[in-house]
Parts: sequence; C-alpha cells; structure tokens
Amino acid sequence: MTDKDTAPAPDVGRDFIRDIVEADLASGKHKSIVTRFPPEPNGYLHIGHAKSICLNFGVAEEFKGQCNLRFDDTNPAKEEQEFIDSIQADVRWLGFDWGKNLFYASDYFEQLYLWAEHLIQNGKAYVDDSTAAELSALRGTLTEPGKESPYRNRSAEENLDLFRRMRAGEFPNGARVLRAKIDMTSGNINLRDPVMYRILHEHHPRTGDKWCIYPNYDFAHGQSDSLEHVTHSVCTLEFEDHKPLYEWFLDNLPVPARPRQYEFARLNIGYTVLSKRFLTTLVKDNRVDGWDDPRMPTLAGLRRRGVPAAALRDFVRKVGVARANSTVDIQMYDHAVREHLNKSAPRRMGVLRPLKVVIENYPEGQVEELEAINNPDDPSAGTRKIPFGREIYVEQEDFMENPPKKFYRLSPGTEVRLRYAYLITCREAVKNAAGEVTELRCTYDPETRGGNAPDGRKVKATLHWVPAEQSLPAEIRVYNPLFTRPDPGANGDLFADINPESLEVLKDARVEPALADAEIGVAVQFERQGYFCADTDSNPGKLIFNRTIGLRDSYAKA
RNA sequence: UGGGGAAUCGUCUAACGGUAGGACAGCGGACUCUGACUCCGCCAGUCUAGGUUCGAAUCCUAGUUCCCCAGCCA
Repeated sequence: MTDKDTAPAPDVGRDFIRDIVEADLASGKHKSIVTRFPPEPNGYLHIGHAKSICLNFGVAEEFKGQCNLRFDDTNPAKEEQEFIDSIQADVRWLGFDWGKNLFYASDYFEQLYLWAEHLIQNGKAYVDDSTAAELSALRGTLTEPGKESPYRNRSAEENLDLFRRMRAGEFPNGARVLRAKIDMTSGNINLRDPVMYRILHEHHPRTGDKWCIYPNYDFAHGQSDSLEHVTHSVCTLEFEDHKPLYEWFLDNLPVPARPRQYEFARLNIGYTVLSKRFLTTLVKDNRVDGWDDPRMPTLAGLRRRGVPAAALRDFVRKVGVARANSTVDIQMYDHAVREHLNKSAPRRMGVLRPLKVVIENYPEGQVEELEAINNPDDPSAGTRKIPFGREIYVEQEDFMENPPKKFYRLSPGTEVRLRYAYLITCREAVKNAAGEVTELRCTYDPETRGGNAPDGRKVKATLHWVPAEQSLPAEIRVYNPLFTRPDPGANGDLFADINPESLEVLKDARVEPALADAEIGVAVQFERQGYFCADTDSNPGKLIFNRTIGLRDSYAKA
C-alpha cells in the first residue's frame, strides 16, 4: 500500500491519533489498521460518543481499515437489550457501518475465563474472600500504599478450586473476587491487585443465566481488543491510568495480538452535561420525557429535534481531537447545525404567537394564491402557493404600539411587507378591556402583489404571516438549554442548575397549509424564526413541531 | 505528602528549531422580499522565570495552575 492509498483526504482534520496511525502504516508496523467503538449498553449514546464514533470509524475509513462495534457488556446489573438496540440505531443514523464486525465482550467470556485460570496456575491471580469494605481498607489511599490481603498467598490449587466453585455458583454475590497479584505498593492504584472477576447472580441480555461470575472492564477490554486484532484502541483520558494494567494482562497471557491504547480528551460542551450517569437519572426521575426527549444531548434526542447527522459529524470534526481537557462553546455546535440546515431546509411560514390582522380594504371573501420560493439558495427546490385573504396572522412581537427607534416592523402608521404578498400599512390597534392588543386593522396596496411596489418605494421590514382561515393550528415546542449556567454542577449541585424553562410549549401557533404533511424529524425553516421539524408525537389531527434551533437574531441581541 | 496527564486569541484547534494560522464568538461595514444567509474588515494568544540557539510555542532547568485515579462501574 502506498501513501496515496492510505493518506486521508487533505481537507479532513488532522490530529495526533491520525498522525500515529499514518506513521504506523508508513513504518510497516501495521499493514492495515483495526479500531473499535466499545460502548457499554447501559444507556443511550450522546454527542460525546459521537466524537468517539467519528474518530474510530472515521480513522478506519480514511486509512482503509476496519472499525468494529463491540459492546462492552460485562456488567449485566446495568445493561439492557434496549440499549444494545438503540446504540446500533444511533451509530447507523450517524452515518457509520460496522459491516459484519459486530461483537460483544460476552462473546469472549469462555476465553477470558480460561485466561483467568491461566493466571491462577501461574501464581498471578488469587481468590480473595475479603468483603468490599475490607478490600477498600487494604487498598490504601492515594498517598499511602496498600496492604496485602491475608488470602494473597493461597496455593494455585486452592485458588483454582475456589474460582471454579465461584463459576459453579456456590457462593453468593460479593462473597469472593478473583484478583490479579501485582503490587499492593504501586503508586498506580489500578495495579494494587485489581479485581478481575466478581460474583454477580444476574441475568445477562446475551448469555442469559450461563454465568454468575463476570469479568470487569480491565480484565475484558484489552483481551477483547487483542482477540479482534484491534491495532489502535482509542479511549478517553481517564483510562490512561489503566494502561499499565491493560498491558500487564496482555504481557501475562498468551494473547493472539498486541493492541496499543491511545487516549484523547472527551468532549465537553457549555450548558450541557455529557454524563451517562446523570442522563440516566434525568430519565429515571422523569425530569425529561425519556432518552429521546429533544432537550437531551443524546443522539436520539437530537435526531428527534431535527438535527441532521451530517451537522453532528461536522461539529465533531471542527472541534478536533487532542489530549487537553476542554469545553467547547455551545455556539460552535449551534453554528454547525445552522450551517447544515440553512443549506438543506425548505422555507415555510409559521406564526408562533399569532396576532390577527384585518386588511380593511381587501375584498371580503376573496382568496388568492401567492407564490412562495421554497429555498432562495436552491432554485431546484421550486415554489409553492400560499392562500391569502382579508384576515391573516402575524407574529405578536412584530407589532409595537410605541416602538423604539430601530424597530422596523409594524406600529401605527408604518408600512411593511408581508413576505411574498403585499405591502400593508397599520391603521389601528384594537385592544381588549385589559388594554392588550388583540387585533390590527391595516390596509394593503393592491399594486404591490408579490411584495414589490411599482413606484419603487422601499420598506425596512418583511414579515412572515399565515392566512387566518387556511392556516393550520399547531403546537410548537421551543427548547432552551437544559442548564442555566455554562458550567453546570460547578457549585456542587447539578440538579440545582437545571433550567426550569428548558421547554416552552406554544399551543396556539398557526402554520401554512404546506406544513400539513411535514415529514417527522426533518427540519424546515420557518422564515425569520428558525428551524422546526414535526415531532414523533405529531399527526395530521394534531400538528406538533419541535424547534431544532432558532435563527441568529441580531435585533434581539441589540 | 503517591501515581498519571495537560497548559497557544474569550472558546476550540494548528505549528513537529525558521513569518504563531484557522474555526466559533465578539465588534464594525456591505448586501438583502428572512434584522437570516452571504461578503468585507477589525479585535485577540504561546502559564511563569531562567537557560541553550543566529533563531524557541517547540529543546533544557525550576516553578505555577488545572484535570484524572482510592467501584466487586465502564
């Protein structure tokens, strides 16, 4: 293979992982590479996983290697089939394909068990009868070395007998563990005789009740990598301390291949939390409406909200891969989403908070069809017709009775354009007993059909609108950040920082008729408002839209 | 007082002893039938102190700050 065959496209982001892979290929250390994405099926994937997925699958793709999807299913107490299924759906949605390379750590349980016996026979592992508390006390602290367990020097025969009886189910949960015999005085706590197996009388989603002892991460991960001939085992920074242990097992076992572990910094984003533990709590406590709640940073949530997979891939590419902890500005994510949606989303009109407008000089009962462009940047997207009549709705915030100087929209006496329709002039604001504006009386200029004045006069504002009669009622769900601060939990209480206004439901919105058959999950732009998609709860009898993201609004900012 | 990492514009990220560059954000302007988009311009950085070198973000020394590790989680 030449450099030309293996070098990634020049426009793709480079990083230290890709540098290593490229060097390993160039030096002949590897003829081809194998990576893997190893999720634990104990929750849904979130945008942090997207970084890992794009990295592992992306590198494999760029260097013509292979990327396995391997479930790290070594803890049946937490893992479920639902998560195995959702993870596969999410990885596919993100745009990656593992082909035939779908594996489970549980596929290797028998081999791992045999390797455990191998270590026992070589005097490198022992069964410990200590309780969890005793183990913890013996482990020492960060600054003090640990102490050897009284069970540490059992004979290989006794250890083997005990371990086999553990497997046979003779002991209850927690009664004993199998530990590697390494070094209780190591500065690296992971080397202080780490646990390899624990007794867990649990039903496993894949192996059922076949096992009642399960290997833990450290005893499963490296060997699984080896069995799959993974060349580059890429994980996050917190596993760096585990690398010496990862290598100790590979060094002391007759494994078929020698993978190398490399670590990168996990993704953090302002105003959000990417912790499966926390997201699980949100779901279990019903603080959100499930894993795919559009407020969740899960791939399922983002998908339901209308975020295109390509935008996520692009976001992750722009963020880059490095070894320094960092927190990406949420606006970088917003930018990636808007950038994609601006190109792809058809334009429509929807009024979130309707204000009725009566066009006094427009003939009663008359309806005409006005032509609207579906995407100004893409002529091939075509046009559509929007009915127009004497009564329409505009956005409440597009009218002010006493406007400040830079307010270009409607106020008594001002003229504005209705997008693709006419120029109208506000004549009067009708109020209710409480003094609230309930209706606008306007006049239109019949000469301005389509939106242009024959005399060439200009108006500063173009407003979106919908016809009163033919528009459709819709519920619109507007999402705000799940947290009120960029660094949630920094004051010690994550829950205290949850944004009570993360969901805003607008029940009286009106949308143009073309939105009747909006495809679920596919965002369109409501002009001047943002991007919206039909929610999974939406149906022809009750339209429900999620706001994917708002448009930038330099007026609101000022 | 143990072990392991990391420090570059406000944020994310390049640089591999040779002009500190890009993206996001911000600010200013142009354009506009979306106060969107697009375009143009501006702002702004090598943790500190020494040293090596013609030349240091990069190499050396000493500090400082931040992150991770004491699950029978991953």
